[in-house]
Amino acid sequence: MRHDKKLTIKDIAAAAGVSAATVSLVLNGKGEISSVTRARVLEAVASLNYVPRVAKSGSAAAATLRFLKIAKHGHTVNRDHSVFISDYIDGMSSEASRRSYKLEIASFEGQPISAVAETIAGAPISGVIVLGTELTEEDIVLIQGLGVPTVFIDTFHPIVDANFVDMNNEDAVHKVLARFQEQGFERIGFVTSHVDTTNFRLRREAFFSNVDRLGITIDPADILSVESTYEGSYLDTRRLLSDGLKLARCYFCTNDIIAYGFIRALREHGVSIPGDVSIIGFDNLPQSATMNPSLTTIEVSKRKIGYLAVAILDEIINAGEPQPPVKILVGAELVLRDSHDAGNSNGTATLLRSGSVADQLISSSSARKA
Amino acid sequence: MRHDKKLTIKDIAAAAGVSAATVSLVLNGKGEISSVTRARVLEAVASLNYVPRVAKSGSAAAATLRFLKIAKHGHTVNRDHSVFISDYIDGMSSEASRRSYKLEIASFEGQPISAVAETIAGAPISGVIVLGTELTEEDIVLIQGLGVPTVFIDTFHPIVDANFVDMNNEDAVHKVLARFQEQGFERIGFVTSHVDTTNFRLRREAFFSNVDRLGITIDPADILSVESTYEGSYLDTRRLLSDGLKLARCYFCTNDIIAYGFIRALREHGVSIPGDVSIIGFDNLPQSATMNPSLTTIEVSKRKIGYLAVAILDEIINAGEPQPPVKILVGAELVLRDSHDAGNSNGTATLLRSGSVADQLISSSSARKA
DNA sequence: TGGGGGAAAGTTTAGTAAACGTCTGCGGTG
DNA sequence: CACCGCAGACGTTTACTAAACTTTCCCCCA
Repeated sequence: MRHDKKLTIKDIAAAAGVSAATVSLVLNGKGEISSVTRARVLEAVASLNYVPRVAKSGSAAAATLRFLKIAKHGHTVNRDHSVFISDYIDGMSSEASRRSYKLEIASFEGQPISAVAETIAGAPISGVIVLGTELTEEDIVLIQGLGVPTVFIDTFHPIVDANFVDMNNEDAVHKVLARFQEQGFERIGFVTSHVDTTNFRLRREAFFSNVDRLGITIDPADILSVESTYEGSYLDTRRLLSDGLKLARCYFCTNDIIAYGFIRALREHGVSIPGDVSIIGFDNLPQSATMNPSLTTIEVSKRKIGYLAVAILDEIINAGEPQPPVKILVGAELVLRDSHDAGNSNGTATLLRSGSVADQLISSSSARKA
Repeated sequence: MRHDKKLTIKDIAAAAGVSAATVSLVLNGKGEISSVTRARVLEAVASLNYVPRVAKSGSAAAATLRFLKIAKHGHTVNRDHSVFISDYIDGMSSEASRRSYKLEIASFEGQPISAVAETIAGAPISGVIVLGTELTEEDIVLIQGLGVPTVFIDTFHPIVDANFVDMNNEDAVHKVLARFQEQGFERIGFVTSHVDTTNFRLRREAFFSNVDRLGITIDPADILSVESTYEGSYLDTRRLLSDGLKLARCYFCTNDIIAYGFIRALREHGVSIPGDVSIIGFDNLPQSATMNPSLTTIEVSKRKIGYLAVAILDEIINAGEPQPPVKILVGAELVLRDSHDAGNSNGTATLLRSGSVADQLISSSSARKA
């Protein structure tokens, strides 16, 4: 069939054996069309080389959302954390397709934010979801200023006029410290990092605000700062130990990667985990379940974050008038494993330890329920 | 038509002149049915006294959400603020009906939370939205513990395992203080209240954290505490003035009601607003636009809060598995009016004042745009 | 009395008729 | 030749139904 023959949607409908309305619904991804019928229509379109009269702006049936995965320095947006990106994308993707959007992904590593911004302005997209882990407040203001509907995830600024979906660090750290406190640990430590990301800063602030809230006393010597990579955390901890660091009874580590390196150095130093030192991480990376000892850690639903980001972005896109900025905090859950026990700061009798294990199993059940 | 005559959906369909499938869609609130056809079907159902064979658990086509308006002490949940309740309800109602829910409202004044709780447990409702303005953290934990899908609005607790939708006090107060700072006011005051509501506390905390953030110095004598009613604020301010209070150049008032009383007392004391003292309130009550001088104030979209509460509640209700708690902060807007000018703390020449008025008109335009 | 099978009642899926909205082409006029 | 207006063609959307599917009830038999 020649291309100069003027084809209409009626010709496709006749060829596919359906109505014109059905062809329109298929081409626009609307209505409830069986996959058999849809395939038939698309085959007729392809074999007849049909070009619709109405020019489609993107030539795509569905509007497009773009996810910007930005690694400015790569300290936290890296392969160690790629499972996060995957979880975010899963949540975004399912909600995007539910709302008839296409989800594109664009990665940036080590590029200036201005370069990122250039790819957004004028692009045939309805909105963007930005991974803000390694972005500064200034970066966020710049991207927001482009006027494209935008939601930032994995970062949070209470007073920037932009939309955010992030984990609730305050709540998460509270669960950790409350847990240490319940277990009678009198000397609580914190392994942080000097890397400048908002979530690290929020987690540090959450540590101190929850220390106040729970009436915990912290020895400043128990606040350690290490490099945020596995190797850096390991080496920094080894150095601290060889400098004669006196260990606290338990440590909350800013994230799981840091916890892995920290644990490795402690164990090589002859420290028993969790017998001598209990450890709680943050992130629930897959390895945290399988390592030895398995790591007690904070789980945040990254899928939920991705899902909510798309939901909020859709509202912004479809709003008839300017919307007030919305900031969403998604709650966390403490996942109890072997790196953390119920021992207290003085040695325990075997019987008490045995009871503590039973308590731990019960607590594990209730923590998972929460 | 006798009730013992066995009626089926086919009889209703015949009476309404539609198919049985259409009757079913109407009764179950599904599909795309015109209001004319829906009315016809419902009329046939009513006039024929049709009772479906399948017993409906609630006997209602739509599931029900209940809004609990709780005034524990009435200091802020009162007639002065009934426009808020109305705005919340508008936002909830439109989203509830969009999602095929009925919205019920139940009011409680001066009753213990346990009495409120008793009305929820076992009630034929899918979920509740609770006005948490005057609730304590313990109240919230108690209600949340009932196991009914619940969202709290107009209050916020970062570490309570519950869902919240509230205004972003941090952002709002930042806008106020940034505005004072931009205008060169060197002596900034704050009118707060000793009434124990979470938003008042959050607003106080936000005041101090933004003072720090913006590098503002505050004289403790410029922090005033008054009663939270119009009359109480007026009388308390009069007392402070007769005690020889030295006024700051500008004051942020915790809410509009307090601002009204504060302004009245100042003016009776011969103080010119905004010439001698600029005032910014919080809430944008209707009267703030019409009073003399009209009040510069913070506007929060209560409709948006109501809307988001229903959206989140629907997700909780329909989730196949437990969801992490979600906390949402809705942004605010500074509405510039006559109670606040651009004057600085030293007297200004008429020419500069005239320029300041022009600046104010421009700023008003840009603030409204934000 | 209990269980199984079949029919009736009700629900859901997916397609279309018809109304609605947009675009293009043609004819008329200046 | 260019521009404007109108009518018809083309494509989209709304809302209803046919038919397939699911649930419930009733009757019959052991």
